[in-house]
Amino acid sequence: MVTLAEVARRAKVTGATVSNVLRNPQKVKPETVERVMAAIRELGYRPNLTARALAQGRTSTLALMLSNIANPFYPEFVLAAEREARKRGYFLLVCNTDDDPAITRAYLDQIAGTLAAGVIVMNTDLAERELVEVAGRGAAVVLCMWEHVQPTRALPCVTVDFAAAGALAAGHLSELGHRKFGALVGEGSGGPQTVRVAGFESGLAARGHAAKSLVAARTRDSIEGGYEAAMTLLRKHSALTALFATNDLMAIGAMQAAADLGKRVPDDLSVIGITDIQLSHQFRPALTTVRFPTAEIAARSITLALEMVEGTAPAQEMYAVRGPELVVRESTGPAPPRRRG
Amino acid sequence: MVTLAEVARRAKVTGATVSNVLRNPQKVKPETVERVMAAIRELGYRPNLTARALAQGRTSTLALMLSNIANPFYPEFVLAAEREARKRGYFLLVCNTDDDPAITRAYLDQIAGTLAAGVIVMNTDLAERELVEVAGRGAAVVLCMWEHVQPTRALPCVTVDFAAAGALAAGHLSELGHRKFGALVGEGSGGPQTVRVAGFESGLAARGHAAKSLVAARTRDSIEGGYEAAMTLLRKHSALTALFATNDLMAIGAMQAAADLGKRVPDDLSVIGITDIQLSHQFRPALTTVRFPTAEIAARSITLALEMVEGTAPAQEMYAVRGPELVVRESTGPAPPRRRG
DNA sequence: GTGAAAGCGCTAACAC
DNA sequence: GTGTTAGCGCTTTCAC
Repeated sequence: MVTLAEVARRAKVTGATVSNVLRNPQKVKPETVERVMAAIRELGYRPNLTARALAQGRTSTLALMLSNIANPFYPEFVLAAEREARKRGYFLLVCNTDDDPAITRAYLDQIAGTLAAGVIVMNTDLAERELVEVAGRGAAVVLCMWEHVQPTRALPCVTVDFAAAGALAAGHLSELGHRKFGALVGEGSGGPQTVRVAGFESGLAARGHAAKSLVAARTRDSIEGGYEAAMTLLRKHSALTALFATNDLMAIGAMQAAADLGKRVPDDLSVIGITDIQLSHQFRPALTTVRFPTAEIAARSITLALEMVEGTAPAQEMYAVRGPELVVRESTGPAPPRRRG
Repeated sequence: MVTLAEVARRAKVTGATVSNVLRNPQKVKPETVERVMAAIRELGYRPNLTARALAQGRTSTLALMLSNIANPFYPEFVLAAEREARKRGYFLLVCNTDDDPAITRAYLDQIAGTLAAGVIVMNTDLAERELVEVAGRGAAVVLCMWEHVQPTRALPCVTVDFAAAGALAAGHLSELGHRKFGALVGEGSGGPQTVRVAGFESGLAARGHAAKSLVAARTRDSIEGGYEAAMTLLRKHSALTALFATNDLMAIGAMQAAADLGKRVPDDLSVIGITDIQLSHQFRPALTTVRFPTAEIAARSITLALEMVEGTAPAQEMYAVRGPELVVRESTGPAPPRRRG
């Protein structure tokens, strides 16, 4: 491995100068820069980032803690996060926690403040208190997409307006003339997605729907979970004409359940989700959903972490990005004519 | 930040002993171990992995270079890779290259041998020669899933039998009585997936099908690509009763094309893919496909890289994992009765 | 069984 | 402008 010292020797300067050529070239005489660059080229020198990190007291690595990257939301997030990090000269460590606090803790213990200058923590089952402690160890900690976020929290948080997303879905369904609604409430990492449902309920209320026009079911936040919950709901409540899922995966499962029950989407049943993962427009019928600005959230989380790492930490505690927006596709339509009952 | 020196001071030993307690406890007197552990606990000491890496001359980080993590194959791969790495005390850097050689090169230049002890390179457009050079800089380089792999190559490679996968698909379709086949050949990272098609062709030939019973079309390896290519093929060749896609994404696109053309799958048209990504069993009709042992490939890549990093590099140059296997689901069925023509 | 000392490759004052 | 000098926090011989 070629070291800075060897470059220095060859260019007949000291290490300090080589270092300067690389980091503050304007401080070095042009001809020296030239000579050093030549030596670097000839020797094929590459700075050792580990050594640099140790000397600077700061690494160029960020960690992203998420529950399970196989959940289709995360790859889209990671893609955007990694691009933003790379753009700023940082690298991204991806850490799956499997929603296991022990794994989360082990990761945090090992890398926060040593291998990783900053950590972005997506929904997790860890107590916030523990994360505050991690932050105390010298790592920039930013929370991301925590649904049950308190404005008083000690850690900065990048988030979206989950309630508004639910309300948007309610508005859309209501406008289409639906009267009986089913809600599929996901239990994901970070607990049940109740804020979205609350938003949906208040959206319904705002449009004059009675509370009993809504029936809800809790389920796992997955295609399978959505399928099962929709099956149960649809069988039990034949008057339902619209299903709201707190996440796209469940909505997709719900559409499959509808198909298996011989209900056509959207003719007999409208289905709407939240997030707008890629899958949503790839499925048939294409899913109507409330889009989260995923890439923007990811990029914002990275920049926020870096601002903290690099000491230009902004004052605010919570960062909402562009709000959610309705994306109408094929899975929602006018409420079917009422059957006489 | 609590350092090893502070722990040493508190435990009234030297740094060397603290280090030994952490790494070779058997070399230290039990009561000393006890005392040191107590100090560590009281101080909340965590070893600085950056410093350790510099001192040891080896990091505990591996890098995974892939074209784009939003492609559904990769998250499944990354999940398994990260778990294996974590199990062995390593961390995983995820690097998107976007199939851009410049990005790939930049990543490699920066991290190979410094931040990352090893690099797993999935299909890439980089010349192998460049990778060999990277390996020369002291990083363990392992190739993974390269379809056009030569047995003489200089770098170890973890791969599957792509040709066998194609042949398996051919056998299945042939047994179902199909006579006219269409092939959707993907152009992904790493070039066109021609080995799979070659395998498909020879599988067909082995069962006595004439070469002209197959029509092929090149397309992007994506749902959209598969959709378009299938549209073209199905419109042009009305006698086709079976479609083979070199990847599941295209197969899914093909099923959508079939639906839009009013063809029922599998009654009018059978569709088979390769890989068995999660989506394949989630889609309706569920896709028949040839499964790659994705998690196993990922784990093997990691262990191979670590064997090299840790100096126990095995002799072989190429590592095939368990072979591909046929997974029959809903998208394939008996060839429809021949229309008179 | 424990300590002293050198050094991993780099950065950052500060001196010249 | 460039060099000198101390480290960064840890590991690792090698004495004792």
